[in-house]
Amino acid sequence: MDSRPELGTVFDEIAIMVRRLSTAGQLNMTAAAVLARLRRKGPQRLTELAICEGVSQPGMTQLVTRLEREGLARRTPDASDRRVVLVEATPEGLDLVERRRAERAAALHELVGALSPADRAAIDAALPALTRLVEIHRES
Amino acid sequence: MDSRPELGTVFDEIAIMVRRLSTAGQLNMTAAAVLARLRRKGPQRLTELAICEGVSQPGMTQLVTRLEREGLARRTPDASDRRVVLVEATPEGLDLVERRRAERAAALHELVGALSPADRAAIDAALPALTRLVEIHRES
DNA sequence: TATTGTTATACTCTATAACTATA
DNA sequence: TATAGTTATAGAGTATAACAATA
Repeated sequence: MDSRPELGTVFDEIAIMVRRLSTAGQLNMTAAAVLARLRRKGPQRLTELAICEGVSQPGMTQLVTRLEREGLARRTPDASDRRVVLVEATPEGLDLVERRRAERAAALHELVGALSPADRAAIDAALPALTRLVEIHRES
Repeated sequence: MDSRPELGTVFDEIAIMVRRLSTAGQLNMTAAAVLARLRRKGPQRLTELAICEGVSQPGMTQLVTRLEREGLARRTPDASDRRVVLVEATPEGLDLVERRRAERAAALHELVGALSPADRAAIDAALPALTRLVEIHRES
């Protein structure tokens, strides 16, 4: 009998938890991921965003249109290839990403504060390893 | 300057990763969560499922109807109160939850295998603490 | 011709409001 | 009257197919 918590199950529950922790701006998960990516990496091609976020090209066209309508992102042309559309976050979009990050961090800080010092230390010690795990997945 | 990985950011990326790791049965996240809950806790009232998963009562009615149509869950009456509907997973539903769990576990096992032994140990050591963190959130 | 992006259209999911049945 | 659930209806989101513009 193996009664230890299983990594997949714990991750699954972390996913559910995270989904409920940042609610500012009422973005769905894909929209939030696109904005966060635009902040991390700067302007991106529409097609590249579609591939990286795992949605169709028309799906990304429509998502960017929504973000644009809400003032969170804008389209700019690419001077070297006029078929291309570059998408970038507006200051409002960047601000929203930051507000969501802060909101999540505050909620997590409170939850972590309810743990024992030993538990806090264990999570803290695992953070770099978890980061590398996520990176390995992103590259595959 | 704090260049350490931040807990919220790492959790956010874990959420994105998990969403792409279990795809069997083509369930959306809410449907998967409901089935997993039915397996964990046994038959539940429709209203209770709606509250716990954060969807409206009509939304849960429709989700359960879809699960029923796909043979993954069934409705049964409550003998003591005839207004109540109890929802339970069918054997097919339980089997699908298990297949998704196994699929996720296998994918994660492969990713974890690419980490250093020290990283693996750190994640392993943090598992009970992460479980308690998730529990604290669930109770709040 | 191939590639980048958009438009047209249809389907899934989920919400609110109004309803039925039971307590 | 209050509660459990369903039905009616509408809107958001996303997919595939067909299209337009540029390379």
